[in-house]
Amino acid sequence: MSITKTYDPKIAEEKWYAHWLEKGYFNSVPDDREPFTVVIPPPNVTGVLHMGHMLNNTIQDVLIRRSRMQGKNACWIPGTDHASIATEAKVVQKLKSEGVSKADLSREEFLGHAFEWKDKHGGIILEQLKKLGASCDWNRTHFTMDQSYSESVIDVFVDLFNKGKIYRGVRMVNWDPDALTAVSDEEVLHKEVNSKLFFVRYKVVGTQDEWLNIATTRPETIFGDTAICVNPSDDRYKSLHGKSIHVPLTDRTIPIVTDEYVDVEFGTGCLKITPAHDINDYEIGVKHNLDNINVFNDNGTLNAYGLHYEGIDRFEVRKQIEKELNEKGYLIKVEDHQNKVGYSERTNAVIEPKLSLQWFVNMKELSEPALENVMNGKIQFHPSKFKNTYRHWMENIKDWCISRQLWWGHRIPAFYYGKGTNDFVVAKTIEEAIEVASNKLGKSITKKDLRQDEDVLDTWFSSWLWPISVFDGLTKPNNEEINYYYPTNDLVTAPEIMFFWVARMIMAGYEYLDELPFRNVYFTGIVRDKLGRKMSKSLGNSPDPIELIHKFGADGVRVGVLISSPAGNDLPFDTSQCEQGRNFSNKLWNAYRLISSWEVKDIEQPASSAIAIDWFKNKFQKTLTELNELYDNYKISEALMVSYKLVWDDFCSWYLEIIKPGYQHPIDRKTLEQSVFLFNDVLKVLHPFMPFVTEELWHQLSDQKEDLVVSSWPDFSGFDEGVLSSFSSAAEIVSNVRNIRKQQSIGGKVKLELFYSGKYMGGKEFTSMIRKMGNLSVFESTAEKIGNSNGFIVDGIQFYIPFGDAVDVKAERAKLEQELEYSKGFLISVQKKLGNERFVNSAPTNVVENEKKKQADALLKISLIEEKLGNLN
RNA sequence: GGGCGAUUAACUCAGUUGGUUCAGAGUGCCUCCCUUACAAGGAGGAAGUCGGGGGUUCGAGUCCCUCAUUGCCCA
Repeated sequence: MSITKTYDPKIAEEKWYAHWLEKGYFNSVPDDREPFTVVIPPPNVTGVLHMGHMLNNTIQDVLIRRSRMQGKNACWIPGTDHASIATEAKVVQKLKSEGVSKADLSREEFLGHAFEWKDKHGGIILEQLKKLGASCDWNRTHFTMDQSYSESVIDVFVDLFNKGKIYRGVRMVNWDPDALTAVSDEEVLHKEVNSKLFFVRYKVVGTQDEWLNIATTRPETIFGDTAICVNPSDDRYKSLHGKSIHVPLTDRTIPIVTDEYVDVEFGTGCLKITPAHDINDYEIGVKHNLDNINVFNDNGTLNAYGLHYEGIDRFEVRKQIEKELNEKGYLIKVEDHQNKVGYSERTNAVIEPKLSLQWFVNMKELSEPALENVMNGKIQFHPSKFKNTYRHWMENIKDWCISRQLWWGHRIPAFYYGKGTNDFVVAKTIEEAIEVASNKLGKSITKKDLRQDEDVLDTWFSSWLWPISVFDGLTKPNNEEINYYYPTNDLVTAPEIMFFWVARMIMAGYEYLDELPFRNVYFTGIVRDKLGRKMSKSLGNSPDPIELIHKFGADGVRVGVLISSPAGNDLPFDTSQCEQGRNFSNKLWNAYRLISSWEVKDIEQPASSAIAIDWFKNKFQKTLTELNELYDNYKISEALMVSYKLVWDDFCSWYLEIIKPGYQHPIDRKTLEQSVFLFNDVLKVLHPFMPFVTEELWHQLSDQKEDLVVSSWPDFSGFDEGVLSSFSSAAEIVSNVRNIRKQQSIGGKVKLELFYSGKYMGGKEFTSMIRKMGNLSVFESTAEKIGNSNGFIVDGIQFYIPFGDAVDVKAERAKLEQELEYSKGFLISVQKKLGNERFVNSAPTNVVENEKKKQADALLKISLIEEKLGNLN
């Protein structure tokens, strides 16, 4: 045999991917077919493929390929995200390694380096996706900083500003004192740490010796205290309402205010309020109109407000101030305390909350249609449990801080002409800004009078437009493409970006196109290692997907990541799953190898082959309905498993074994032709999961004018449940025979005789199949009592394999007695149920009928076993 | 602290409205077999009081309460 014994993915993968591209199968243009659109969650432009991408993109490809085969105009838009923070960090790091500091560069110089970096590393990930088999329309590759995309981002900013939905305000940001920049919430890691809770006493103004005890984890911020807050209902402090208090170590006095926010149980029930250094304090400060005193320099040392601690680092101050407070009689006690502290993901510095002027989007109105249309099911979440989380977030939505103190990204189109907080205009270009500002000021100004905002926009402020802007839906409203492809169909993404991205795309969709951006959202899980840890680069526990593809083939890896990954559940990944996938590819390959090895002759078709074909046709149709249903419900892993069993168990273990001619015997033409036909259908349903091996076999198996990738998904034509159940009875008979062989240690080559009493309804086709699969010399009915034999019961018919003296009568008797006992126990339980009047009266009739049938079956079985026992010598 | 989930075989998971597709699948494990597609294989097998405890019901893996363990999101 010239065909290799195992499937070699390498050649097929390269060949077919190139072929598909050359034929342009993945390219889509609007036509009169129904569109099926998916936009890729754009990976970071400088990213490399990790296991999360593998899972995510395999699912998208499965959905896209199936839709394409269903005759839809499938369009999968690829692209990348500029990922401002991540990319800028990488560029800064790279420059640093070359001895260049970002601070020494101008904005233009830095951006030059950034684009250079992007051109070099950008899009590697897209090339890697091709290895996976992703059938994206590569002509439509987008980047969030492309010219027209950027325009739409700026347009949206200007538009929302003009609608009053974007405003500028003070807010607490996460300040990284090492990197000297604000970082986003996503870049702050909260860790549980052991710290200390300091109990400090503050003297009440106007009293000789009245003190208030306050618990704090940050005594160094005492210099920024601008109030003491107690719960208004706290009886301990009611007498102090409206009074003032001295701040220790300073000559300042501050008011005592009341707020429900204070937890009576925590610490002493008195909270010192430092509005400049804690987000909650800040909010209380706003409410009670308190001053903000910032006591820190940007590098985390204290400033002049820190008095004699000026210039000393915050943590050092904490140590020293503990000593001073103690010496001066302010410190009452110190307790150990566990709390959560935010650390910078990049520098590991403790994050300092800092007040600054930022840009915000008012989310209230935007969120309303977005919430409504998920809750009412117009946009479906899979699995639906995520609706709850979504609702909770949307109902408590906060304004969105969209400015970032970075250079890489879309620069905020705000232009300042003065120092006042309102001395600015928002405009798409500087030219427009000049005009708007001139009008506003009532005098003509020039370019050099304007200074553009230094900050860029949050990355999500561009990616929330992704499903719209990849079709230029904003820059060219109502163009043919946006009208055709939008709303898109399915979005496949991770639950952790449900708020950052999914929710905001929905908002943008309703705000700008008055329409949902996608109909279904499939949430994948997190890929974890065997120990349950999230796979990450820093842990080094993530296998390189490209190496996996080399080792197991793209199809094998695709199967490996899908096989145990229900929607919304984490995927505990192990390379052994890819091995299973590779073995599956190989199984398919060998099925083909077997069929192709047969010599064809115009001989009569065996009855067993005829029934096998009839059965498999029905079996396939039944499986097809299951598959379609599973797809409709986005149960992709289960669909794969169903396909896997169809191939392995039904097609290979049963079908091919039944039709397989004897060694060096030819096969009849009819059976071979039918087999090729059936195999092709199998390849079709398997193609979305395993595109390469199926395309290869599709062409190897028979001459095909059309490629599998663009062939049509099998039609549903119905199936006959009767044929399926007759077959499973026959298969059960065969299994029983095999089992007896096993128990008796009789090899498969030894022919056995099988008799049965009563009437076997299978007909000659099944008889022929059973004879072949059981390797029987005799399979017939007998009226004679068979004495020493091994037996079994299928469908109420007693089967015997006579062995005469060879039978271990004792063992057979024991086996039968055990069965008898079980059946009797079963009968009793059924009869008990039927004897219960309340059951018979309240249960639906079909349930009662069923119990009656169970009773009859059990009685029959018992009589058969008893008869058999009587016949044993 | 607030919210949302999860707990079914050694592992990973199915289990629609309570009752035959109810105790399932794949992997792993055990036994036998290198049989003429595939040992990356074949045939067979064992394995779970459905997290604990209560309750509703003729009937609970499924509904309710409670406890335990655990995950995620937000603060």
